[in-house]
Amino acid sequence: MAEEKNNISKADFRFMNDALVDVYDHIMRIEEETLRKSTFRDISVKEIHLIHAITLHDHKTSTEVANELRLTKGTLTTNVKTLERKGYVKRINDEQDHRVTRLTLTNKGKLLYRAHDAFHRQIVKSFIKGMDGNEVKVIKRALINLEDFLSDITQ
Amino acid sequence: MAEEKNNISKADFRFMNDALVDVYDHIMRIEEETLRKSTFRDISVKEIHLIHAITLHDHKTSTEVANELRLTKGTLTTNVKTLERKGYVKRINDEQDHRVTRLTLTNKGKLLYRAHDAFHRQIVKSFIKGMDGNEVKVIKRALINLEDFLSDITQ
DNA sequence: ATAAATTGGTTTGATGTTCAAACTAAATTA
DNA sequence: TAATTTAGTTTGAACATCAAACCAATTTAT
Repeated sequence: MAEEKNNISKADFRFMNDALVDVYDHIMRIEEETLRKSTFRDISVKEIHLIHAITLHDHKTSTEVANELRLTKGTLTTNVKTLERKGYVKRINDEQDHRVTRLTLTNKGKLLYRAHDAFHRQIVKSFIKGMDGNEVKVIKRALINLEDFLSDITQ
Repeated sequence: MAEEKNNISKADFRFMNDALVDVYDHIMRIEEETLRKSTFRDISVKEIHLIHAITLHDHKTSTEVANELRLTKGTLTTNVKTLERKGYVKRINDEQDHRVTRLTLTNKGKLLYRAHDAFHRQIVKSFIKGMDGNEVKVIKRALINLEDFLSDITQ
């Protein structure tokens, strides 16, 4: 059981910690630069995350998307307004309940979403590059560990 | 070589992608909440990252820290000013070159840094929980893969 | 049925973060 | 010693976000 003792060396801790932190910064930076150079140069990383949330929850209400992104309703309103002006998002008035507006992507928005998703696919692919099925399982287990740990903290 | 073919399933991609994205959001949120409830409730996550950068580069110059964090010198000046006012950071005038100011943490700042570092240590520990040496190596390899991939993109 | 309370979304005013550009002072180069 | 460069600060503008006030539609209570 010695090797299960989970005593991580100082060097391993430093390496993993720095890697986790740096990797995220790096991804954000590349996303920003890639967008700047693409057809979608009027879009920021923050905006693309809103577009991502709207796609995942297609035709969901403003409040639902706001909760998803942990933004206030007011902030969401303004963000959606600019994305609508830029032509990526459409508001749809709900037929049943005339208070609610549902959110969806325009074709331009869907195009952007797919481009962004492709980039994420590359990231994940590089992450597990050259690994066999068992090794991929190890990675998945690590991510599950981390998610559990974080969920435990927030109860 | 079949298992080296690196054909990730749609489900695996989704899982890993969402995990990588969610985990980061989650960590930021917990950091924010933890700070809010701690003795350091006057500090934001952004500020703690500046404190982190200052510690890693103890007694480095303002310009060096600004480059590290990819902020303009002007932004760094204002951020350092508020952290100085709050008592976490000290400016030191360089004896050799009277133009440069070097940055360092006060005792209060060091205390905060250590608390934050402890949280990161927990995160890394949870990440590799229950894994043996070989499995840890797999994780490290994945992180190196990812760092290499990202470096390649930026040349 | 109608008044009161709730809900979904928008508007408004304030705060915080960031940037680019102008600026000051010190050091270096010509 | 004059011109240029460098380190850092100040200034003014842009943007993201929030909380609170607000409006309109729906639901609940009387």
